[in-house]
Amino acid sequence: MEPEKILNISVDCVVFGYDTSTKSLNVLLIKRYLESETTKDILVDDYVLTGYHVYKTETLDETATRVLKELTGLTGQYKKQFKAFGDPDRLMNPKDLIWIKNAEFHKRTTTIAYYFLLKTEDVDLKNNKNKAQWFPVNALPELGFDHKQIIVEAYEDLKVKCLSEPIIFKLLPYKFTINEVQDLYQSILGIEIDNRNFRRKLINKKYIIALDEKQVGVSKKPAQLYMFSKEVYDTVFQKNYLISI
Amino acid sequence: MEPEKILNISVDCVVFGYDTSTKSLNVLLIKRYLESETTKDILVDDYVLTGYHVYKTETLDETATRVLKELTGLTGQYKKQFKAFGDPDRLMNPKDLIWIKNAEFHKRTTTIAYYFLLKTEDVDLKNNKNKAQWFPVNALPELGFDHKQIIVEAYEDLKVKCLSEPIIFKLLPYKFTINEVQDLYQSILGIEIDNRNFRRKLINKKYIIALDEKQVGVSKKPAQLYMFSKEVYDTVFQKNYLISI
DNA sequence: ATTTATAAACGTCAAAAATACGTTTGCTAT
DNA sequence: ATAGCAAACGTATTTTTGACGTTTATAAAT
Repeated sequence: MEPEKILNISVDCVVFGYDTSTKSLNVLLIKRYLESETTKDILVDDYVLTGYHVYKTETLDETATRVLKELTGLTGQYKKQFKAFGDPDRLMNPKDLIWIKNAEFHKRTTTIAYYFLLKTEDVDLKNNKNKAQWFPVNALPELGFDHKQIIVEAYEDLKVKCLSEPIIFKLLPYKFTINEVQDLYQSILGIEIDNRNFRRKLINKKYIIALDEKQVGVSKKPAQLYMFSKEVYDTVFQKNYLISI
Repeated sequence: MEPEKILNISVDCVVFGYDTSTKSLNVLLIKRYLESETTKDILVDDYVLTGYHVYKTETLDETATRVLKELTGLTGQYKKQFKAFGDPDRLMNPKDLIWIKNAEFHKRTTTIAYYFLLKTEDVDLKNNKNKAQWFPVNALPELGFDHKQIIVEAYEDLKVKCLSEPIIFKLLPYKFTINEVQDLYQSILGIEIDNRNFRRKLINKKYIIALDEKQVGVSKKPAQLYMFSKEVYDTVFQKNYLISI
């Protein structure tokens, strides 16, 4: 049986997924579709974030973790609560009111918004009952509720965050190449970076450790592999040190 | 008559006040005191943040603005929503339970926390029915609920924020000296800064405008006065440019 | 076996910024 | 006058950045 819910508080999750093969940053969205039973008109046809009510016995963080797990099966991903959205009219658009009649919603719901950072390849969307789908963060479809705004603010926060903390390494394998890091920064920040300067700066960081190992199975000069040392990072840097790429 | 409240959602405000004369950053707190009617034992004797329930018809920002105005009379101050706190047991400490019996609280209340930035001299605490009082941010008294944690997180956020946006100038008069800016940074960040280097860096910013005016009424060499130009700042810098002092 | 294509990796130079100090200046009070 | 003092300026060195050119190692093609 489902635990008791707090009816007017929800958590919404902006799930950012980095696609290594296309080197693009994506957002995981859920299809919302409804047509009139009588006229067969399309009443609602758009996408929304994943989210759910907070249970009475869980923390907000736990709600976010649960919501992510239910959609993707994943746990232990990087997660950040970045803002609460609580305008009294935030669910009052015509389409949303139609939708609310068909779902279990409190009309004035305040949502605590989180974002997650993970790899698209870690999510299996095949057996997915929510019709969830990845969209490039710069090519989002029509969105319901105030979810467009939530995504925009999450993305802003993410850009700032990845310049001030090494969260980017959570999107890379344990052993990575310099160019993989650069691709990631470029995808998230939406900028071009000079490879030679980026390389020099990154290699000079004490927490970037060169391994005795190179890429295998590539048809070009195999790249040197590196690892990120959280230990070194934590000891070398006091809080609030800005990375700046 | 008071508007209808959302019983389980509140806004709490960390009011940071900069005291120009002592050059210290302070937090405005409200006295909480309760003694047993029978035994006269002191049941609760500590401080809490100012805060209140969200009304059904207002936005979260409006709640914060209202709460600040009721305590200080001030409007238009710098305000930032920085985090929501919603652990199910966040109001469940023994003292807090005693207090809740005596006040109008929902036991599982999620609070949206804001911080404000203003000058202590702008607040008149004389005719204050809340027994509000300033405390240096580094010498806080015993705090109720989870308000200690809320203040700590607000302060962390503030430190990062004032390095990435020129919010510090909201704490200075229209015309200020370089050393006043330095004092402010030192108070907020809790660090010492070399005056000669700081001076040079600040003067070189295009948005710091030297005025044709000097201090008057000082018994030393009067300092050059400057102003901050938001216009120049906005046009010169695209979003997310990090200031770094 | 040699060449070719290509990404990886290294190198250089000038400009800008940061760091760590020393010195001079202009004001008021004595 | 001059003493005291913060304001303001100066300087030398090191670090970091930005914008480039060049070389190297590998697999695949010839």
